[in-house]
Amino acid sequence: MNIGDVATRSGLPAKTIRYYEDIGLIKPQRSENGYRCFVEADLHKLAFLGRARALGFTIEDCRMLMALYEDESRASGDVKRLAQEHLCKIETKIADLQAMRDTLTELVHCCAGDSRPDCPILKDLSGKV
Amino acid sequence: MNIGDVATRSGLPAKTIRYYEDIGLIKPQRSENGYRCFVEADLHKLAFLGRARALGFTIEDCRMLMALYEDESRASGDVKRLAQEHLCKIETKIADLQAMRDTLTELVHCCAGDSRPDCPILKDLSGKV
DNA sequence: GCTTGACCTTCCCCTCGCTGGAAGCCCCAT
DNA sequence: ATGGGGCTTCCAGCGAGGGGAAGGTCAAGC
Repeated sequence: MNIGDVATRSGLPAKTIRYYEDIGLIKPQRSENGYRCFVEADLHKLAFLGRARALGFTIEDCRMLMALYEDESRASGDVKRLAQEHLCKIETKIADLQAMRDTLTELVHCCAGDSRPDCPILKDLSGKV
Repeated sequence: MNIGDVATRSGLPAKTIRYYEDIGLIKPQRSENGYRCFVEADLHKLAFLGRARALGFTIEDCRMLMALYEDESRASGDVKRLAQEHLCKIETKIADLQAMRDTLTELVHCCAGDSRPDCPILKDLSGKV
């Protein structure tokens, strides 16, 4: 398979696949013409990576997850810990965003939003509250 | 005021303040020795920027907000629209993160997390479900 | 055999919002 | 005069790719 086919089948852009090779996540063979030459196992890894990234795991997380995946003697506890740490970060992000949302929602509600210059949003940002 | 004082009083790192000058958000005067020379108005702007950034507005949003803030004849509707668009993006991010969280939470719950290799998290990532 | 167009390659720069560090002035206290 | 802190500029890098140029390759159509 050439990179275009793999891109189509994995749903990842060709650029991303090349990048993943660059950083050592995959190691496709090369044809005589220099083209990358992917086998099913590469496709499978890429799909794995795509799903892990979609769950918000960092590249370095993905690297560890892949290593664990390929290690037949892994302990599922290691995977679970990784996932739980990631979950914590996500929870923190959600909380941060919710705090922003709550403040913004209130400010937006307070603002008439008409053609007059008086604006509680700017007033708040300027510290005049 | 020198940059160190402004950094302390605004809560922003000196590096960030220099960066904001670089990209034209503030324009402090210079002393004869080449040091940046800040007045109260600069400090006020930096505090404004700090609060807007803390609410997640992008730098370009901040630039517009500052322009609106300094425009005495602004329409509060313009500010409100900006804030609402930003709010939408935040809501989207929250929803995305919540979806990740839900999936991850379920996977983590399904995983025994012991020393055995069998792991539903990896199984899911590998697409074997 | 030649051309065309699609595909592939590498390479470098760009994103966003800073942050770290190096090299070199400047200022104040001792 | 010396030391230490603060200030300056400039360059490089983070994460996770994206955009696009310059050039090689392949298969189809004429």
